[in-house]
Amino acid sequence: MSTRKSPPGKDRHGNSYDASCPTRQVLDRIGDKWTVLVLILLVDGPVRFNELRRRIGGVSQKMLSQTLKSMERDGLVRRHAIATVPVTVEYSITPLGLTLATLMDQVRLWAERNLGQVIAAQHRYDAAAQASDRAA
Amino acid sequence: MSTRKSPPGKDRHGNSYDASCPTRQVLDRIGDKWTVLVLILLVDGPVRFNELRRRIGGVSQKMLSQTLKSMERDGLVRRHAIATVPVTVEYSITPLGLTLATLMDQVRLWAERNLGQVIAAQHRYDAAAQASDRAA
DNA sequence: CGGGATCCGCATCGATACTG
DNA sequence: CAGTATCGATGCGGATCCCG
Repeated sequence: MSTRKSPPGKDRHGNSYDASCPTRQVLDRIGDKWTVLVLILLVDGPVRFNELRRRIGGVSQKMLSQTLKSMERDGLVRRHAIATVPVTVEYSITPLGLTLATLMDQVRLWAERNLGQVIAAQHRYDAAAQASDRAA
Repeated sequence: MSTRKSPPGKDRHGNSYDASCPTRQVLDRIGDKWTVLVLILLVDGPVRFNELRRRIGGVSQKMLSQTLKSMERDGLVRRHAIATVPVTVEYSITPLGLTLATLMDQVRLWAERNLGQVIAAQHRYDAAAQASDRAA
């Protein structure tokens, strides 16, 4: 997006971001704790519910269920219920979800490359804060 | 995100996800309700606190303050306090923050292009849900 | 003007139990 | 196996007051 004066295409974020702005609506969804992780996992192919649970550590079945339901509602994933003896349910990514997953994968790459800088900045910040505390 | 202290020793149910996963750590930050919006606004140049508040509708001063503080801690923005008669404080984006802002701006573009599809999917989903309710 | 401190409602999330 | 239902704890985020 370059610097302040040369926006790419239709850059109109000089105005206020009211709640109705699309950015915020999408941000509220991917801001969710699990949505992005599910999205990235499903890129490689359909995954069953409990396998999803295993691959994403630390998610409760309730949260995963909720997450998948809203993702399905938003058209990001598709649900396939197979009537086997113990019910089998597979989740797969939709074309729309795939475009978003591609974006979020870049965020993942950014994270891997720059997390070190973030951590370093934190250490510097905390050290400076402690110094002020001693001064006071 | 906030100033999450992250109690890492607390792993009651055994298999918690790996906190060392960079994706998750960054996601927790941008998952924050305001961070991304502030980031994108600051791309155009330094902005003062209250102007930031006006440009971003619906943010309380507490949340904006908290957000800016963690962003500063993470090295995404820089704070400039100018000792004028009523204190003036400007926030500007850092090079690191700019790289992340570039990414998030693409998310913003995705939102503007695809929000319609998401809304449409929701309508379809809700309509189908109502149909099942009538069947039952 | 910028922002820290405090109180508190309300949404979120985890754990548990139950259904199909 | 794949959920739903309910309860309870946690803590985000808003409102208000106050200080530099």
